[in-house]
Amino acid sequence: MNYTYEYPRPSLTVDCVVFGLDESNELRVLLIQRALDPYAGYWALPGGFVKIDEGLEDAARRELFEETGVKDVFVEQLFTFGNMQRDPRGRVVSVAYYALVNLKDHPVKASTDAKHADWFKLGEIPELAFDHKEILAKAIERIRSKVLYKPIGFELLPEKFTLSDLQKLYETILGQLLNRRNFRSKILKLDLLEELERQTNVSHRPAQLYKFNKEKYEELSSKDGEFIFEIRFHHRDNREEGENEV
Amino acid sequence: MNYTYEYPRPSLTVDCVVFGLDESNELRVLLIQRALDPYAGYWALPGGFVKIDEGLEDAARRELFEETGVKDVFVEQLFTFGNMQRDPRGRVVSVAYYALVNLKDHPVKASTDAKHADWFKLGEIPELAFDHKEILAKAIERIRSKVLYKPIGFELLPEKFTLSDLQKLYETILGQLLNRRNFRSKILKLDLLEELERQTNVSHRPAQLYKFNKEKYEELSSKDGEFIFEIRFHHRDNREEGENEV
DNA sequence: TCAAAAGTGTTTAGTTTACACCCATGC
DNA sequence: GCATGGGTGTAAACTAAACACTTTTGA
Repeated sequence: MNYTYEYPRPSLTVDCVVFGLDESNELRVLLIQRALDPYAGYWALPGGFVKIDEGLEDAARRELFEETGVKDVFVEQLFTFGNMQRDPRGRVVSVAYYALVNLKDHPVKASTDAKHADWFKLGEIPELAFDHKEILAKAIERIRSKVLYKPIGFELLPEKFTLSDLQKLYETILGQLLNRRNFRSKILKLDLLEELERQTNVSHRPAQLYKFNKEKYEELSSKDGEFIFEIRFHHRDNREEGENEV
Repeated sequence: MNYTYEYPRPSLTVDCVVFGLDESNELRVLLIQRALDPYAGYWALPGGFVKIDEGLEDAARRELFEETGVKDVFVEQLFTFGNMQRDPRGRVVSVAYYALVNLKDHPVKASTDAKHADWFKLGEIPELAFDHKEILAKAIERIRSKVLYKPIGFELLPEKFTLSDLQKLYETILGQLLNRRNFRSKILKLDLLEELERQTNVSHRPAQLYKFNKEKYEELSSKDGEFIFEIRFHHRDNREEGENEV
């Protein structure tokens, strides 16, 4: 069946930039290898055409699930890309989303029109299809700035985490080392972490496990317009401690 | 001429939320009164269909100019709205932009398919067509948060302005009164304002006029990744001064 | 000389930074 | 008993907040 319109219309797609944290606390992006032309064989962001009767975010979630098996994750709209030359098939406008997931909970399984799906370290991104490099760059920029004033980082961690996990996450996203004591006091002062049990079976002093109290955060930020989740570190402190003790 | 596609495609539009400052330093939004159905007679954000061979921001600027005569202004993408029911004509996805202008430089003149165009105070917005109320709300939220860490406020002022103008602008956008002395020192400490001449022909002590040094800001923020334009006021100070002496 | 807005400096409170050593566990 | 990462307190430096009176001009 065909569809006819009086004026030409661009195609509308969605693309997802999915970030995950790997075992060694490095940030990775979920890419799929395209099976079909254009750019067959190239790696690309998961995404695809928006159906006429589905919402934009719904389309992003659907494509993400179909192509990578990832579902039920934090997703937010990033930006809409509409350069004339971004797709060789013609005028294609793409609404990009970014997602944050705990990588361990989302083993990838490719399906549908994606040949493979895999998690890539940020430093090892292959050449990407379309303008996906640009979309990825925008997504990185976005999470870098957003993590400073919204508690989105917790989406990348498992439910239970240690303060060291959290600190490493911030160090990864911000690309700078942070002072441990100051990080801990800053985070704990927000009073948004719930203390759980301690770690077990680690060959060092077991760390306290915490859980982010999302309900409390939402209550505070909606009720009290003043409340700001602000994690900002003005001066960095690279050299770790334990140095010259005379 | 007709255009036929294998799959149905949504229409793609752009909408612009244009903010301006009026003589009494109140924030206003530029609306047009629709001449055509749907929502004929209703007030709406300026906007319209994206042409197949024009960029999204280009489309936003074109529609803005055609419908209101406003051009050459600061424009940034806001969000893309794609609810299924947002337009009675069918599936219409709209990429929204917001613009900041100095109202005095942009006397409105309606044309094309807009019956009228006018500047409305934020407190006196009429019922709007489509989901434009939602778009407007998102734009207000965006400028409120963005003004705290990007120097977008200057886009609303004339080239030359006084510190009082700037303070009133911040008070308007943030919806809170600020302490004059603290505001002045905070702003001047950034060292991004150029001192010009003084006011003339005012019936009080003439104020110093300033100009925002955009080049310097851009140089600092690109070269020195650390530099942050941050204007944040933690406690407000409502009662103005000059009170009980003795 | 009055009204109206501009301009200015200092003290206090709060926040952020910098910094070094002991603790608990598994192997 | 040693290697590994976890955990802690305080003083100094800085930044933000609070606050009242004098200045300049036109009318």
